[in-house]
Amino acid sequence: MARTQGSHSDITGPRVREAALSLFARHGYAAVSMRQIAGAVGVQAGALYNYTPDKQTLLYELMKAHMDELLAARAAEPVTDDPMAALEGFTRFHIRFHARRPEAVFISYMELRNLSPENFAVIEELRKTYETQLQDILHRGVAAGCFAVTDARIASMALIAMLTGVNTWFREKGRLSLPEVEEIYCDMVRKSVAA
Amino acid sequence: MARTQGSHSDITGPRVREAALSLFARHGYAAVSMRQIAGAVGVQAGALYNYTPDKQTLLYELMKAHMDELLAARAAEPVTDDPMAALEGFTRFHIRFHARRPEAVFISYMELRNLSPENFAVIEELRKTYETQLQDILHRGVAAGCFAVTDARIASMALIAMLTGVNTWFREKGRLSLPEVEEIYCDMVRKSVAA
DNA sequence: CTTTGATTTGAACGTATGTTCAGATAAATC
DNA sequence: GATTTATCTGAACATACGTTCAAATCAAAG
Repeated sequence: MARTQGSHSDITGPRVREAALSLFARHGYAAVSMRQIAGAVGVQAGALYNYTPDKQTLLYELMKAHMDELLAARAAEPVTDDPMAALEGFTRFHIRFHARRPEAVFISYMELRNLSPENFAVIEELRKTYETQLQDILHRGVAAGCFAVTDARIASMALIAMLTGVNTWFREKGRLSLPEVEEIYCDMVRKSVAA
Repeated sequence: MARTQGSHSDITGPRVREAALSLFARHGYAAVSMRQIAGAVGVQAGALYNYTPDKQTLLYELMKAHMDELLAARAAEPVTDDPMAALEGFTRFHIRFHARRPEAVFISYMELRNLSPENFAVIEELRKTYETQLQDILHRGVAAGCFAVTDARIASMALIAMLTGVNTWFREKGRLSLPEVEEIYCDMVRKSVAA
């Protein structure tokens, strides 16, 4: 058993994923060739197939990893009984998590149609799992009488669209800092569902 | 000068654009070939070049037409002095206009990165023109004291993201009718910026 | 230093791409 | 019915694609 320590595989593997993430985000899955990815890594196209069975799986695994991270990070957040505090927590978490991974976020909802049906089903279920968490908060708030939403499912979709939209304009060194952005959105989110 | 009346050009031209719109929306610009578009029209690939100089221009013209329609339809809407009424008008207009053209809407913000830089600049300016209209309404509401938003630009981006998000789930024959959807979103929009 | 085996190259595979264009087709005009 | 000309075909162009694989490379183990 040779080459187990400091093997190139440990280095090239992540670099392939990083390059694919960056290129897919910038140009789109269909517009990026395996040779471009290989070029970004500094390797020939054939070498990529030591790290992925095919291009489709490479895309899928980027999305899957992103969704897994999202759910894991969310699960690590503190829980609150108070619906309004929980809503604020969700809002801040969502903005913070997504603002820090613009490329993965971009890919994860721009390239859904380029997934094979089986792969799409997996990602879609993870997405639904996440969205249900916001929906549950809204339900609890309605039951407690502090939220006034006629349809928690629609309201959760509306809020998530609004929050994810931050990524279309937010830039690390822009006019507003992330905490400032969080504050603005928290305010709007809170008011939009308040009783 | 022959073939000016009932020419095939009058029929094939629109059909090319329809087929391209539908295919680009379903599979993405980069993933659709000129031969696929031609096949959907029932013509050979070469014939497409009677209707567009190239694939890129075909995409651009679909987007351009969509943005022109959007601005024209918006300009035809009644104007109101009252900021809250104007906000409600914008909300209803946006949802209604976009829900009726899911394919054009999808393309117009999924395929921006596939536009040439010059074409992108044109579309982007039209988009900004539209967004500024909502921003102006918010500014007026703040000045009048009926809106409480700390940053009208951010708030307008947040609202537009929320409203455009309707297209990700709304289906003509779904659980909710369009007027019901309008009502829910109007409610949230109003509350989110209210003083 | 030799062996081992993970890693990479570089060429090749069949297929698909956007675009061009000479020639065929057919509809409107005279 | 002859002429004109917009429209379309079908083949061709050069180039690019995802993927495969025998052979070369090279770092670690013995």
